[in-house]
Amino acid sequence: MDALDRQIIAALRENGRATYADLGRKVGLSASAVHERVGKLEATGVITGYHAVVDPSSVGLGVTALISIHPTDTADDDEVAVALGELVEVESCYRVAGDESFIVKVRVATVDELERTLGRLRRIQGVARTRTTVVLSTRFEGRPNTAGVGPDA
Amino acid sequence: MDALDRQIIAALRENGRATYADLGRKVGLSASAVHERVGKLEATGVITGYHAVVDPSSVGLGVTALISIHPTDTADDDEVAVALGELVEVESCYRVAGDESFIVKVRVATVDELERTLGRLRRIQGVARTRTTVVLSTRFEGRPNTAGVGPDA
DNA sequence: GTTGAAATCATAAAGAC
DNA sequence: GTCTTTATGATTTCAAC
Repeated sequence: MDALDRQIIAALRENGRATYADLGRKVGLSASAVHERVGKLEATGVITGYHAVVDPSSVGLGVTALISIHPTDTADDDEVAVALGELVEVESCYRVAGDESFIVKVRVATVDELERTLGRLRRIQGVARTRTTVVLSTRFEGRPNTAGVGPDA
Repeated sequence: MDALDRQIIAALRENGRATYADLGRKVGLSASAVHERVGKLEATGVITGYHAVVDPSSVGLGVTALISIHPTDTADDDEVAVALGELVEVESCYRVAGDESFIVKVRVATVDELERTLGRLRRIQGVARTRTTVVLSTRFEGRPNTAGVGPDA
């Protein structure tokens, strides 16, 4: 992982569909060289995937909420995590330090559906209590943090 | 936006580097047709971008935290949001309902840097108090929610 | 929507630094 | 080892239909 790799990574975080030729022009390498570098970054798990980002409301998911999940005394965190993973509306799942055991981000169509999702969450074995914070607006999300991937890092 | 568009969107959320030819084979259209559809989805703001997902630790960002930001009585939320956006370590920023005004996700290299980030956050005009929850592990993150984009939606 | 054609790109093999 | 060049097939992209 050298400065060139970091430049390539930064470019692919900006535009995940950039062609190898594009990337090569940007960093001053041939497309082949970039291709090989990206392949290695993928193989070593540095780049884990490429995803299109979709406007949630456009696909009928206008309600976002952040939910703290408090465990029961006897909760098995791994089991809870698996159960959380089975709910498609749970988009992200973080195991955290503190009172709660997990914080999850859910996206649903309506507050009605949010209510149903909360019901499903509470029915999971090991979940004692949830605390829901409704997102009013997303200022930005998943923004590339260039602190670690800049060309001069 | 028809079922074909939704299938294409779902496929691009799975693999943002899928070729138009691939997508065409998957949904039963020519590459040209897919190309045109995707162009329209981009132009209308349904698809907002494509991003490589990078393993945070691999780029020296091993510490993730979720931070609640409590406003002062006279806080201007828009100004606070702008100030939050200026910190590169703030990866996501949600305006929320409830006691706090924002919840942000930050990624930094070390807990030392987290401490410095908290200092920067507290120094923002309009920020009264922060509450930090450290992420121990990310079970999954930004997972495609197929509820709204499935072929049979 | 499709097909067809030209430009561009991906990809692997070859050899040069 | 990494890069460039080279070469071929696939893909993109824009016509015209």
